[in-house]
Amino acid sequence: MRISELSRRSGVSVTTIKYYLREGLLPPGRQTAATQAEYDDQHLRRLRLVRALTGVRGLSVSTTREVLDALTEHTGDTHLVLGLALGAVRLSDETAAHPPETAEVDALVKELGWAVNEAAPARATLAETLASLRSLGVPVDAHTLLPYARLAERTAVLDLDQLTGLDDPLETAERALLLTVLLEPALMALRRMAQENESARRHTAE
Amino acid sequence: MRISELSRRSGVSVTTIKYYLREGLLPPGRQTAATQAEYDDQHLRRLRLVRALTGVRGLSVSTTREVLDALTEHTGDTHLVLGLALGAVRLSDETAAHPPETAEVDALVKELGWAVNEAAPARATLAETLASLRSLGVPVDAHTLLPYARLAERTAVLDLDQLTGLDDPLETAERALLLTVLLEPALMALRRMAQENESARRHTAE
DNA sequence: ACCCATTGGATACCTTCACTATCTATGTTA
DNA sequence: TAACATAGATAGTGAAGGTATCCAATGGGT
Repeated sequence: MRISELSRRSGVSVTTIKYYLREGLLPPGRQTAATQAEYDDQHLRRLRLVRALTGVRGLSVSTTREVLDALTEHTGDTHLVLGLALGAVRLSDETAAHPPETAEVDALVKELGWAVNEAAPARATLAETLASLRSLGVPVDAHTLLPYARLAERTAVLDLDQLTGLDDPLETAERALLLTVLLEPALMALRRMAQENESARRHTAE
Repeated sequence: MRISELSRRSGVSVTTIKYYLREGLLPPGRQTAATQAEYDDQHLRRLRLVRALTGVRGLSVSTTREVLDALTEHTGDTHLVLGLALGAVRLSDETAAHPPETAEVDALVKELGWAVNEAAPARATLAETLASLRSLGVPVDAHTLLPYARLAERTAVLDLDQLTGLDDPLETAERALLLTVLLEPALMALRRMAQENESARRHTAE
């Protein structure tokens, strides 16, 4: 298909598709002539993925590019793809001037018995968030976090269960990314509704 | 204290504080003369809150203002504050042109037996995210989500437990906001590490 | 074989956001 | 009283994410 059909089928304007091509979010089409290129379903799929990551999760164009590059370069090693991709998807917006003190987080991970890369960005995210909360007077420590971590373990089991039974490694890697990144707003929405419910329950039970 | 001291104690530049004052993120100081105003600890506290919300969670200035306005206007009714404040903190960046179909989500909430406002924005967020995932070929439905929702329930219990034993209603409302909003990156970080651990576990167990 | 809308590629422009800098009149402090 | 700080107003900045316009080269319909 040509660019206008790609635009029509994805709902993304031609100029924006050109912009994504310039930015390397989409691989160039197969050139058939000096002013003609052919796009296929892979492009359409990727374009939809780009819109999901930038639109639903609000990822920046450069972050999206990094994530997609990791996805296509290391397809097959789902474990590795997730590690690379998720490192790029910052959980917090904080641009850490000095690397945060992760000793406490490291101790928590050890106590949990988790096998997690020493350099995993999630460690830093967790440490930063804790520091922020404390500076605002909220008392949170490893002890507070432990039950949350146990629930996270069970969430992760559910997540990984969704990945079984897929043959195509590209599809597996892509689904892993989608489940990790796009499911986040959904889980937070569930949490907020559960909070509202629990708050109402306690309020009326008095 | 005067503005320069507020700046020094918060680490935020004087010009930025002036900007926040203009934007209504900080209430004006007590004017002592035509070109002099006095700020207090409330200002400092609020300024730190602003930096946490915009920095750690990446909230926009206008969203932050809405959240803080809800906080100060309805202090005392923690339940209400959370409903108002969290409505403003969008979980997804999607600017929904047409309101999404929430029938399925509504059915899930009913099945869970949750008491959740009919107009809660979390319903729309959940519906949008589901629609997004499906359009990308990920099979998610109410059945998939139910176990996640049960874990969210237990997370909410932990959350609400953190709010007990606080006397000052302002402090309670503020902490509720912080726990809901600022803890999100922390919980997602825990989930990612748990995923990595679970992935490693399954990989080596084969 | 011809014509004109479509295309690829390049470049310039636009809008929003979150600051940042500058200016002026007024206050404070040593 | 001289040097510095402050409030308030206005204008400017830089990044991000597109959007608009040009141009030469097609290529499907006639």
